[in-house]
Amino acid sequence: MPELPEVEVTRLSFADRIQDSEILGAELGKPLRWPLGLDPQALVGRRVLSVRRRGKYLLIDLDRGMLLLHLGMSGSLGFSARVGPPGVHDHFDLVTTRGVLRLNDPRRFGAVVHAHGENDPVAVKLLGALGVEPLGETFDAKAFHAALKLRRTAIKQVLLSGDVVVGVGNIYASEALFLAGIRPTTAAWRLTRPRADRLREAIRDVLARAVSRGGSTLRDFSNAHGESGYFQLEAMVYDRAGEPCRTCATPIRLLRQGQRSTYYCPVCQKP
DNA sequence: AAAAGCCCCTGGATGC
DNA sequence: TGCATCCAGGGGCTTT
Repeated sequence: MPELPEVEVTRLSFADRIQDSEILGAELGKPLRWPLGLDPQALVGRRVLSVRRRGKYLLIDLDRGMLLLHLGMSGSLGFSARVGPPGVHDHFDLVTTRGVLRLNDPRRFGAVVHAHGENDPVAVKLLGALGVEPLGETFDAKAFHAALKLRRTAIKQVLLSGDVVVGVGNIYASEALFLAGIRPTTAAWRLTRPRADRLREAIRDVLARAVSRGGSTLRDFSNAHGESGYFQLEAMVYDRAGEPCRTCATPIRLLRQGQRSTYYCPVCQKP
């Protein structure tokens, strides 16, 4: 599911509610991507200070240490005052004085990891090489263009890699490239400064708009209250192969890049 | 160092 | 109805 907008929508939907709670316990279900790295009992008594986001990771700051959560491809979080017994795909419960945070993740590509802090080797390994936050002040146009100059591969691949800019996944990479009028196969280093600037604006625009629509719900995404997102209804190209471009009516094309589907308009997007 | 492939896992859609 | 195949919002790890 989740790219930056879905992770951010999830964060916004429970951060206030879990803040200042005290952890009463944690329950682990089937193994996720990595072990928790801690006896769940050791979380008892910890206080939740805040919930932040870095790329597609959620960071739950505790009064001692932190939890790093990733939703993988199919993860979603729910937060409610009381919960029933875990379902087959519920693999993590964080029980607090203010409610239970529950991770549902059928494919189990997601993760919940404990770190002592941001300098903990575990945290450094997961967060250390990440690119800039696209919605932050540090997403600088000149630096973005300079970073693209160093990459010989297709711009779509660079966006997905997350080491130049974070949070752009398969849906929003296609969407941003459409908005910027750039063919996904264009080599990153060939982009002129004006085109890079336009791409930067498109990334910020599409991600911010997707957050405001509650993210994209293609099959199973929902926020921590169980509410779906609606951005998919206004997608210009993603999942629209063969359908008419909303700008010029040319059929949208589908191609494979690095075993992922890419959608684009051959007329509106220039090489 | 960058780039390309390979996996991890389950479920839904499609085709025979 | 049954079974095989392909595809899916990610990304770390290994190999070139």
